[in-house]
Amino acid sequence: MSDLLQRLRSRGWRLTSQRRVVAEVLDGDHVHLTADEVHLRAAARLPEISRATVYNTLGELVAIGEVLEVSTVGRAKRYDPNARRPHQHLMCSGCGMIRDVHPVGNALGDLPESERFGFAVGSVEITYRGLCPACA
Amino acid sequence: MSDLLQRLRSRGWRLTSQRRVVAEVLDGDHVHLTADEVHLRAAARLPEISRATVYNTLGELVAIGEVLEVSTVGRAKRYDPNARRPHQHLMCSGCGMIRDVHPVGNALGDLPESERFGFAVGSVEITYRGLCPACA
DNA sequence: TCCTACGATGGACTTCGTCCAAGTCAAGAA
DNA sequence: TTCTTGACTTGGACGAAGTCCATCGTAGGA
Repeated sequence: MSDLLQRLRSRGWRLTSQRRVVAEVLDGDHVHLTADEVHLRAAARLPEISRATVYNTLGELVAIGEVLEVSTVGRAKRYDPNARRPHQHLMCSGCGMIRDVHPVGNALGDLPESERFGFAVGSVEITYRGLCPACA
Repeated sequence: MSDLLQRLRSRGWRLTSQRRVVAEVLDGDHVHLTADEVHLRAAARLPEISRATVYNTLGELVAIGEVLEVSTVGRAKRYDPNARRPHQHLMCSGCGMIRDVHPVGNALGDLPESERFGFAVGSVEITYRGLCPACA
């Protein structure tokens, strides 16, 4: 994660304690926290940190591609720090838990030219849904 | 769409003017309206219809599988009446326009057992992203 | 050490959606 | 046809998630 801090610094980011804490909170695999959870965990280490700062920092991290936003139907956005290695998601329809997964095959190639409607298709996002062992 | 009304009646639904209007608004292909847009269009035909009723009706239609909720990163949910024929989505990163698409291949089968983490995987949702001709 | 522009703060505000008590009405019964 | 009843609708309050903004604080260069 100090890699991340280095990359941020080289982009001209000021390394404030708030940004450092947000980056630390997002460290790890299979991490898919909501903004509120990020705020909660960040506040445990830095009690004065504000919600606005967490939203700002997450938004900036998403903008520069260090973090992905995961869209979840009807729930708060989740933030996925594993942006540097391509992967897809498996989501529990019961509790909302998310795991990173790596399907085989080439989903982009599975979309025929005739189905592209003139779009310049650049990426594909796949979400598998089902019940996790705990919810089943 | 009168098919839909018949199916709803056979499920014991009362066919109120409000429900009829919501069903009419959702008629067609490549329709992906937000709840607010549904309300706007419904109100054009039935000015007294309330937001709560639109939300209720959409929720019920989703619950019985006649309409799909489409997750869009960050924006309001969209409702897709084309629930009876399986399809995926192609979304413009510029303007947010959505088209229904039909990829070849078997995305569900592309997820190896070792990547399922004990989940009972039931469905897969694929969103292709790119720029539409107008935005490119 | 000092300066200053970039970043943080917190509270108001917006958007999207849900809930509820009270009123209305579709459709079956007589 | 009229009656009855409980399912449906309404509008407004409420809540969660997210944005905006004026002001204050401070990282890091001079």
